Amino acid sequence: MADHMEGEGTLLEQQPKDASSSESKTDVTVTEEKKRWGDVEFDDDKKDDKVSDAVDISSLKISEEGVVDRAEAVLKSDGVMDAVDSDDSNIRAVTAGDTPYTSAKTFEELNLSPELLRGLYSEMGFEKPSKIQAISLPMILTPPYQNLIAQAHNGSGKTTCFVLGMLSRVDPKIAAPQALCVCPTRELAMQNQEVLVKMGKHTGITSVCAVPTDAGNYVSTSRRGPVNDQVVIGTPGTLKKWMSTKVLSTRHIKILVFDEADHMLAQDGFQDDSLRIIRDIQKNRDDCQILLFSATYDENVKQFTTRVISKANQVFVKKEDLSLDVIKQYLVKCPDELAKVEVLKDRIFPLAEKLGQSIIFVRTRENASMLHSKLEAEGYKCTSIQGGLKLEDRDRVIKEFRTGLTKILISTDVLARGFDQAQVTLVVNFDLPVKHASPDPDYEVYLHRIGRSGRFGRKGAAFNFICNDRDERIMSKIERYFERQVPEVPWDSEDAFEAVLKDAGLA
DNA sequence: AAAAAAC
Repeated sequence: MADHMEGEGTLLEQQPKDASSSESKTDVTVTEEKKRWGDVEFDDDKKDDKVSDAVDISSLKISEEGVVDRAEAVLKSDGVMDAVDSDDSNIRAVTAGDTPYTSAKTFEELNLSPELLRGLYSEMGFEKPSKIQAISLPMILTPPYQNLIAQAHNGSGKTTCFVLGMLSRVDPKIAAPQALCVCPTRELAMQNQEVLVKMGKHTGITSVCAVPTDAGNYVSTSRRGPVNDQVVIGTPGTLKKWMSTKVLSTRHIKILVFDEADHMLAQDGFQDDSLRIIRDIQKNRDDCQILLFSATYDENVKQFTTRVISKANQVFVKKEDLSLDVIKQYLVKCPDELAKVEVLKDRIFPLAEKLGQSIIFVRTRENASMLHSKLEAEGYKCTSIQGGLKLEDRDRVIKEFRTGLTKILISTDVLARGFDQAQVTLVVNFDLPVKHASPDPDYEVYLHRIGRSGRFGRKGAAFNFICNDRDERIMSKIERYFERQVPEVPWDSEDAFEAVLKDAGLA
């Protein structure tokens, strides 16, 4: 096993066992060295554009044996690790400093407190670290507490990484916020806090969720005393508000986490808010450890984050390896926009009933509520969620879905990222994800959406509805980008849908 | 012509 991550340009030897484990993805062209992972462009015209990056991991190559070849000058002072094990595909780590890290086979190796270990085993039911946890936890927990930019597959346990990081770096005896986690949506912030509460049950560490509250539960910032919980998890607006009104002191913050970090640092995401939070904290202490976690980092964001987050250890996954093959993807050509509803009713719903839970993604708030009322009017039981709903309605819809009361949830991209519900087996892209004001697909959102199924190794299926040339172009771009062929299911064949279910291992 | 977010 490639267990060591050593400094000073030491490269790790892959044992034969590791090399052979790439069999789980034989359809992936790992051996095509000409394709540099992480490139946004499919072709390699741009190959020479960014060769001079300080920590350009992409200049590493994987040879046929799965061995990491020595990169030219780039990694002279960096440690490299290429981890491949039964988990699945390659995760690639590059360290920024001289600190050697050893990947953690067990949670015991991490010097966690007994209380925290107890939380991991008895509350969370974990046995051993997943791959991303094995690699990133030593990086997070070993002094001098370097920054980290981490990428790992959807549903692979990223939340555990940063929650564990926060819990073990925080001192429960100090009644002041020491860890801060910034999330893109209210739902995700609340979900993350629930994980933290559960995992930290025996630690005595307390936390608070900094998210908007509905009028009924509203506490004005002027009346709210300063936060004295050790961990704060929230969304940018509320966090900024709390910080500016001194409700949240940043003086003791020593670990700052961005969940869905690519979105939090993207220009058309929360870049401004995030940078302000970073600067605000660094004003007080420049040794605050910053952790970035996401399943996706497009090339722009990757460039930006590596520039903005200094001296960061990096853990990345090739984009071709990112598409989870446990989630079977299909496309359904619908004759027209109206037929999409029929396909949903006649083909998807009968399956969905037997299969657990489903999420139907649409592009706009309006589409969400229109589709919802249309289906409801015809007697189908489903709910919908989007950012325009009242907070209490959002909470109720989520709760009903969490408890399994509702099986089918229509959603905008408010739930595209991070939402973790093990019972979700089916995702439908009723509208394909497209970038704003552009004919291009949003590859990242696509991956995040379908990743709502197949959580932690479970099986899942995703149906993409296509009803015009534009959709076809978008879909084929997605196929090329992730190097996956997405087979068609004929919309008018009930048998075909049944067969597909079997194929996906869900029948 | 977007979603999200205490705008």
